[in-house]
Amino acid sequence: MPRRRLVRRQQTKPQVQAPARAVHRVSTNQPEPAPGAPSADGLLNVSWQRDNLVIVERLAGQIVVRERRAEYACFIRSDLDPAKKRIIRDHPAVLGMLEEGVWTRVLWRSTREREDLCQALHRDGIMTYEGDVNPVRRFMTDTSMVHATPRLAFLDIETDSRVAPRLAAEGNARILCWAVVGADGRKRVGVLEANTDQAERALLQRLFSILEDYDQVVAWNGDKFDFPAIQARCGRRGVKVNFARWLWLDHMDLFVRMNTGAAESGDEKQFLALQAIATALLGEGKDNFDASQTWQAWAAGGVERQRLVRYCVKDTDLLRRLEEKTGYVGLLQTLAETCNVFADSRGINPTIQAEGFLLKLGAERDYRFPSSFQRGGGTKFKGAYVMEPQCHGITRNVHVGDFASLYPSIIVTWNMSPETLVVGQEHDDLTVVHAQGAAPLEDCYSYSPITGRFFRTDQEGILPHAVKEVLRLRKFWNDEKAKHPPGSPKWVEANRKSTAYKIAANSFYGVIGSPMSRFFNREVAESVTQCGAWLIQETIRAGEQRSMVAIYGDTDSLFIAGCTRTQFEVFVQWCNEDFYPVQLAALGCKDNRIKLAYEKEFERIIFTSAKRYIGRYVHYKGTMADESSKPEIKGLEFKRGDSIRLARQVQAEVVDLLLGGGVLRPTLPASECVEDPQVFIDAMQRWQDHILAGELQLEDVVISKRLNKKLHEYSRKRKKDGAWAKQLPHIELARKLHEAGEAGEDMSEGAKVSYFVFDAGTKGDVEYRTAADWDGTCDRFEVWEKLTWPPTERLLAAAFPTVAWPKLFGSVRPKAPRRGRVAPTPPPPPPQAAPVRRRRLKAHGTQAFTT
DNA sequence: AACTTTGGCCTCTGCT
DNA sequence: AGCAGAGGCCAA
Repeated sequence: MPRRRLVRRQQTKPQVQAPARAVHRVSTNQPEPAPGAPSADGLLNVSWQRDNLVIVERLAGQIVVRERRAEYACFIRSDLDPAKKRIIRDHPAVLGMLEEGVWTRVLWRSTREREDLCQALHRDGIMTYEGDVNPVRRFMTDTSMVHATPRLAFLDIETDSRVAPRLAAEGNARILCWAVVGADGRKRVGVLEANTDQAERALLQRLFSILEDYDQVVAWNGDKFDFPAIQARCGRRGVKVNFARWLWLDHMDLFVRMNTGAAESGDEKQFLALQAIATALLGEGKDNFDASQTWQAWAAGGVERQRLVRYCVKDTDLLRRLEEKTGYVGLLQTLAETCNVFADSRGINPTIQAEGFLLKLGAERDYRFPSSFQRGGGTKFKGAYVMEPQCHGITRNVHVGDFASLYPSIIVTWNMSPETLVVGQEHDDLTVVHAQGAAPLEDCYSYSPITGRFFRTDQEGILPHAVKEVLRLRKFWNDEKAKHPPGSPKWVEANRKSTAYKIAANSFYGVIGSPMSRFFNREVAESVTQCGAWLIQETIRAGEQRSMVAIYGDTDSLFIAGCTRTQFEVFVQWCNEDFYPVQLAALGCKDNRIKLAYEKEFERIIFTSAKRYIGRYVHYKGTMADESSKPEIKGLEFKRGDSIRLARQVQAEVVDLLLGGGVLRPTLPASECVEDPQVFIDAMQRWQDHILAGELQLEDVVISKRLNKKLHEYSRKRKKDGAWAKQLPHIELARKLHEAGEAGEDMSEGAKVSYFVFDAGTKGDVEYRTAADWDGTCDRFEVWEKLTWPPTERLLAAAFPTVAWPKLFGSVRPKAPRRGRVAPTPPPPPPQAAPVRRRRLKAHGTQAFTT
């Protein structure tokens, strides 16, 4: 710890309270409290209110809230010209300066002055560091207090349904009841006794007296509804509550962030309503309570009111069960401790996490980051390499290699970091030297081939250091995990830590590439991605010299056909032991972490395009697939939340037939895979008949798309005739709904719009309707021709390229100009309709089913 | 109250 | 019919 000296400006400057600072050690193998044990003492939350920090701790089991002055600090180099230092010290906005070794901490009177004057100093050529850091972050970076494990509660409220949700979130609706469920399943409820302000006041007071037993409050969509509503009602009822006492966490945000990539099919992604998620993950049926009738239920009293409360409790308990199933809140807690942030909604954000982690690590190493005031607006940079699939039809025995943690490995291998990046004249000189022959570079520079950038290798960069630290911890917890029985509490905890560190490691590249982050550096980010592209391309080239055929690759993966399992194993080993070490050493890399792994083999694989394929495993990391193995499905409509359910179902059936089951039915032996197009033709005819004449539910045909912007931010063009051009259907519908008045649903940013195609009878004038306007009818021709058949056709065409699929099923709409909409009751089918309509494959298809 | 990245496929819309 | 732009969602 460097010695500090408080330099005060004459006698007039008040002495500055020096915050407790200590060297932080990233916790590794400290003994963990047994799961379920009482939470240890420590820090629970810190927030910034006016010029104070509100610090919430648990001490000897008691919650203690204290305040201290917020510190608006920046750093300058201690060896700065003393005259300039004196000018800073004497500035009226400066409260004091602290000498801390090579750095001098400057304490400003306000953030405003700190920002203005740091920028003024930059203009004068005096660099300042961390001058934009939020005082909470400053405190968290400088303190060594350990985090307490927050006691977790799930919360749900019901408000007066006569007020639109959007307005209720602003506090315009009375709260009728609340439910709090602890992580242990303990349930508590509060019900409004009478429709009076006094009763509501009592209801709120009781809520917060219950919440005293907890530190972290989790609610579904809490940030947009429950939390602001409660806060606003407390304000109106004069209930004084310090909200900074708790960590407020939006379960939905957390779920979306963590579950992306984990979802198996589009069913889990179509709606974010708790009921839909619970149905998909917990197999929970729909509650029959109508949430738009909360007021009526409450007002009716008696049994009806009890039903309302039961509904509220049940929803809240769903959150607890969701957490039991996913462990996402627990994972966030681990991640938060790792990154030195708090497990609230803000702490979900990777930028926040990376900032917490890197600032702390920097402080430990006596490294300070340059102040960064204006962010955003960075120019785009080149990303990953994606190969066009080089195969058609069904391809067999494809081996997949992938680079383990590619971007973190690159960062370490090349020692890539903003401060190791060579810039200016040195860069230009090195470029010239390199053009003449790279030998002199090997001593203290690494070279990034495609971007032509150099990185110093004589001192470890802060970014590689952070990555190494995280990967070391990940390995520690992976090893720890292996010591315990799978699924046991210790195994779960170790697994969670390992996952948290993996997430942290992968987020470093993201924050380097984000213009919104203080660590943004375009050249570094691009060098990371381009070294990845270089590695994969060099590997393909080397493989092809060994008679392997690269059929596909994306970012960090390589799909190889035309060789045996053993040949591929040998190739991977050669890459790791000979090829990469030699190549990377030639580029000046000192610490080679690049490793290709033989991940899996597909018994068969079918590509429809880049990023879209289905495959049946032979093995995964050496473990043979069995009847419980599901096929791999990437990118298809089956995986998308914005496809219609029918499209997902038809695709699922086709996948099952092609790959021998695994989606809708159990996996069968590979010999059960269907390779006769006629089977698919029959199946398609069945689906087509069903869609054109069978019974269709809203759930079969509804499309759900998110509004990613505020309604007025969507571009709206004029047609040549001056009239407004149509926007995309979901935007158009959302705007109409919004303009219709506040009775409508919430159409704010992030909302999902559910709609279906009602009538596409007249060309160019398709009528879409919102799900609420479903009357049992839709345009069945459109449902088949536009929404169901094309996704399936792409898959069939990929598997059987020689069959004329579009001709067989592409067009069903009658030529005559009539209304396309079909009545909900199907016309009686002609007797023996199926054989008559059955299509037969013509002779040209017979020899074409195999590749 | 704050924004991880790029690459890629696909749909809808209006225009030539 | 093909193009271009906006937009959404997914792969990595």
